[in-house]
Parts: sequence; structure tokens; C-alpha cells
Amino acid sequence: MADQLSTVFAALADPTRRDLVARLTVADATVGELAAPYDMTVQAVSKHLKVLEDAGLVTKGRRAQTRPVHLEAEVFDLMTAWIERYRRQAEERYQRLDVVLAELNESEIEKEAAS
Amino acid sequence: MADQLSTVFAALADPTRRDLVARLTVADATVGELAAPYDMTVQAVSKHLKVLEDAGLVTKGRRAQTRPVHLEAEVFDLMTAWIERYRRQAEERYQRLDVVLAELNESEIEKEAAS
DNA sequence: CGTTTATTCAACCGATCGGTTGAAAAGGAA
DNA sequence: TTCCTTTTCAACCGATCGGTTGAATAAACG
Repeated sequence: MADQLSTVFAALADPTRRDLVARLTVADATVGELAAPYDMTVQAVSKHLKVLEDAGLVTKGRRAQTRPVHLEAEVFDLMTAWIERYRRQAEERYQRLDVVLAELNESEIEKEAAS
Repeated sequence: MADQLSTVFAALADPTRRDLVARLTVADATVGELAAPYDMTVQAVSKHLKVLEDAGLVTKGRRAQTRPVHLEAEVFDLMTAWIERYRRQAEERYQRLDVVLAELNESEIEKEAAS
């Protein structure tokens, strides 16, 4: 299978799945309950939940015939870690750029002073 | 087109595109330079860069025949905002659950004390 | 000018995606 | 047991995806 970061990003690339995640932050819910609001079959929602489950974003319990779905929010950390790592790296680069520009400016000033 | 969050998540769901973003945090680079390390045609990389561009993660300049690619790190904020919003919501929910469990525990203790 | 270099456009291909319908499985309830 | 409810499995469909090859574009260089 693909790496987890890829499956997590891919899982959240779909608006229906993001909405499912959003609703699961409020409370656990069964597949049927989760499917109700959408204009699609319960099978389609079941598939979406499987994608979220494969990404590790969600787990399913078992109570009677029903499968209560539970959000596993720790996986968010994986994405946050990736995003923040490269954001920080990009910011550091811009800071270095600022230094370079400042130095350029200084030597410009020196040239000005020398002329 | 799809909403920006969807396109950004989808763009980063591909490992090659994540690697491109990672490399662009170090320095701007031309399409050819970016394509060199991968075992795929330059056209394929050009397509990947177009996906990143459509997601707003990258812009292309124009210098001679070459198109220097530049990372636009601000779009990261969009994802971070979404992730953090629901992470916080999930955490609050668990805190509420903790309160409920604590209250249950207290009444258990009261029962114990009463017996 | 014609040539070379860098990039994109267009068409194609197999695989995956998001949805459907229909059947199967598994657990209560009568 | 039989029936009903919940969920999943399987097959199918059109659309998109990630890659290819080949041609078009655009700017520098001889």
C-alpha cells in the first residue's frame, strides 16, 4: 500500500470525508447515522468510512448489528508534523534571503559612501 | 473546480509532489532541475507542477526559456487551520468526556461512602 | 535565418475513484 | 426458526489520475 501520509492526505481530499471527520469530532456515530444527511446510498458512505479507516483516521467498534465509528485524532499529528516541518524550512529560507538582501544593501551603501 | 482545501490535500497526497514541495523549501528551481532526480519524463513532472500550481502551492516565473518554480507557503495555513480546528474540537470533546467520567467516578465514590 | 534548449499541449493507456445496484453476512426480535 | 435491521461485499460504470510518446511553442545562440 501507499505510505500513511499519502493515504491520510488522499482521505481528506474528499469533502464528504472531511465532513464525516468534522461530525465525528462531536460524537461517535453509526454508519447509518453518518449516512443519513447525504444524498447518496449508505454503501457509498460505508466505502468512504473504509477509506478513513485505512488511513487510520477512524476505527469501528461493534455493538449489536451496528458499528459505532470513532475518530482517531492522533493521526492529525502526522500531517501537522509534515506541514510544519516544511513551513519552518521555507520560513528559514526567507530569513536567509532577508540576510542576503540586507548584506547586499549594506555593500550598496558602502559603494555609495565610497563614491 | 473543487474547493481549494480539496485540491491542496489532493496535491499533497502524491509522494512525488510532496518531494517537490520539500525541495522547493530549500530554493526555487526550474522545471528541468526539478525533474532531473526522478525516474520519469519531464512532461510528467511538468504535470505534477501544474497540479501544485492549481492548488496555489506554487507559482512559476519566466526567465529566458526557463520557468523558475517558487513555493507559496501561505497555502499551508489553510490546511493547518482545518486540521487544528477539528483537532481542537476533538480534544474538547475528550475533555468533556473526562468531566463526565470524573463525575461518574465521584458518584461512585459517594455510593462507596454511603454504603 | 536555422538550431538548440526548456517547457507545455494533446492524445492515449491502464489503474484508481466515487458512485450505483444487488446480494450476502451477522445480530437482535417475533 | 423466520424476519428485520445494519453493514459489507461484489460487480459494474463513467471520470479522473499518473504516466507515456509525439508534436507545438518560445526564447536564446550560431
